[in-house]
Amino acid sequence: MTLKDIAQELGVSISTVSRVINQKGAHVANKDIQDRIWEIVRQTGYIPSSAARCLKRGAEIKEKNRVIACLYAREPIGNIDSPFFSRMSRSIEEEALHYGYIVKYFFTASDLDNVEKLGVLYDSNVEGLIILGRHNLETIRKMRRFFNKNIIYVGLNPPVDAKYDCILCDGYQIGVDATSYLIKLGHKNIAYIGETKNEVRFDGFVNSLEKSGFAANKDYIVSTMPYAENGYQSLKKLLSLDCRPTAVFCMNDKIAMGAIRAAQDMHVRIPRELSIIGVDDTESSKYLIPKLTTVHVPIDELGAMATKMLYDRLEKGHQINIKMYLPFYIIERESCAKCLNG
Amino acid sequence: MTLKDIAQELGVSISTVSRVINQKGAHVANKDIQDRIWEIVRQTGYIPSSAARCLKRGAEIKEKNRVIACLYAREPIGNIDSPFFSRMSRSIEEEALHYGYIVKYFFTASDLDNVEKLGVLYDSNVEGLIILGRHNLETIRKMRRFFNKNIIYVGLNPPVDAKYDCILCDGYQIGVDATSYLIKLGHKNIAYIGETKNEVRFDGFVNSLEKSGFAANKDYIVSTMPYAENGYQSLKKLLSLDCRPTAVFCMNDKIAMGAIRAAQDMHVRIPRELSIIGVDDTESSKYLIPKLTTVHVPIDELGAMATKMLYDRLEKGHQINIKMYLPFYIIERESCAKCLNG
DNA sequence: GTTTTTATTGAAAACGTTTGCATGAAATGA
DNA sequence: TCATTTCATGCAAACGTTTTCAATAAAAAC
Repeated sequence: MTLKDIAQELGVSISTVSRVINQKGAHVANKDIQDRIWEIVRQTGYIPSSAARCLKRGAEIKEKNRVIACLYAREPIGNIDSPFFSRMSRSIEEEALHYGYIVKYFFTASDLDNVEKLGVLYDSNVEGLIILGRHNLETIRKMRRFFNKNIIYVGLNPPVDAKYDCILCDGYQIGVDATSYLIKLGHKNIAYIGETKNEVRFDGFVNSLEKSGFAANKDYIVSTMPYAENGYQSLKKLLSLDCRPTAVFCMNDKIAMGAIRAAQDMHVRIPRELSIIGVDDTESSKYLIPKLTTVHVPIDELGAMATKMLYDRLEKGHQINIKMYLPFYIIERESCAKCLNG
Repeated sequence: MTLKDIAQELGVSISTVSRVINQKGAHVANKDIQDRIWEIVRQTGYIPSSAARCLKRGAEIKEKNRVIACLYAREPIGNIDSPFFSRMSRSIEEEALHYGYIVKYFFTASDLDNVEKLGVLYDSNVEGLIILGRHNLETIRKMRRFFNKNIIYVGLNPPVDAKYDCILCDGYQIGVDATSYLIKLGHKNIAYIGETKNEVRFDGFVNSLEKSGFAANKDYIVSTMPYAENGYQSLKKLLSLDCRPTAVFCMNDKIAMGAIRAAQDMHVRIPRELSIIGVDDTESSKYLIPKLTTVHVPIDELGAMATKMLYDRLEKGHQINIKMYLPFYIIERESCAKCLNG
């Protein structure tokens, strides 16, 4: 079904139909014809070809097509497997719908090396982009080059050196706060499980420790991937040390979940003998035994705010290099306690 | 940058450039010109406008554009929050990439009422569709009507009455097997937590029970949403009954996770006093305390097979109404045991 | 009754491709 | 040498829109 079909059916010109459908002003066609056109549109479920529209409108996109895209970095944190991913998508999509936008999704390696994908992304008819996770900057540059017409984008949990508008939780501060929380409980031998390279949570951990006069003990730092199994294995390793840590900062809840199970298997009681703190406040975390003390990061709000920010940019204009921090807080549940052998 | 630009730059015709770029056979242009064309393409990063391409190719899509889409039903099981979702996406995408396909994602209410979305989907340049979850059939029909050029699609975990090619795990049989597993352990008072309406796992549960001569006790059936919190509340309710069940079939692992925590809070020991079985074999399930006995459903394989099936259809032709069942199996871990007070 | 304004409509060009057809040149075969 | 085949290339139409321009008819103003 095309404009032409409708036009023929009614014996009017294509232009008339087009004008009616796009409703430019009131004086677009005689009321009777308008009605008949809409009737056909409704009956046949006619949808204008966006291919044709895009083509025609070309560079000067006057009329918005109201499509934005989400570009997820696949590795390793913005991982599609992560609970982050699903909740984020949901909140983004809901917020977008609220503004009348459609969301398209793309998943990419963080280096966006896949040219084919870039191509698809390029002419996918999107006006704006939410770039999720730690793409490296060269990626972003490459992407901009593709969009010679200025593409509007907003980062969400971007890499530290991001130069574009973004919205994030201060990962460094999360590291600091979680660690000093453990320190305040009297712990001195604090371990870390998680990624370390380019991971600001880890930086926060180290600095917080140093500021309190504790050297970060190398044996207590386990550099590993952010999954449950890694948490499990890592804690087992830590617990087999001669001098066990009394507390562990797990970089995310999945690791923490694995760690809790490892402690159980090695008959180490939590929190009596070992305190564990995670990050994310995953749905699961409050059903674990013991319930996990963790840092709540406002995933839903992050998604919603990023979408809102993108929306504002789309209406107003271009990047202005703002970094917006959303607050986080520690949720005390059952997995942390005062250090006994202090 | 367009074909025209390239053509002008080299003083050849647009057709020549187009032909070179699309490489129809060897005898397409003089070698020298070919080289110069490719040189410019590389230098300028030219990408053909898919808008124009789509428009031109229109109905007779001869050349494939190698794009498929995933249509997720949002409610309630194919929920975007579910671990299903993320793992499924990953396996689908990996398999698709393997065939050189790009995946686009769409999330929809299960009734696909959102016309705008249908519109986007319609001309999103896709060749094939993986329809995930329990869309109702009217939805599918509506969709087909939109795609007057026959759209190829494959269902994944479709509703029971699906009339199209699909791939699935036999939910009914899962219900039967899980239940008879519990029966074999000597349990008679078996409860069910989860969805009941149109839920074949539940049907399997009921029938298995009846076949063994136990009536399904109404008090033991808690109809609820498939989330951890619901599992938590539901089990609490069950445990406050005068005559407690000795085993619970949780419709998925999330519910089971909540249930485990509820048992813990009410000082009911698992599996000594209560056996719990879940379904899904989520990443979490083997880190719970106790480790969850659950039905492993091959999520990754489901995704991969659906993609492969779609791929085959795309190459070969149309729907032939096959239902392909993938095997599942029970993973015995720690949350189920013989019934003691039997 | 003429002129001006306004409302309604259609023709046609343009967006960037792809492709059938035509053409001319070069190469092959006799 | 001429007839044929093969190769290289361009022209032009088509895909479904949007939009400018011009044309007509009707209404309003004089």
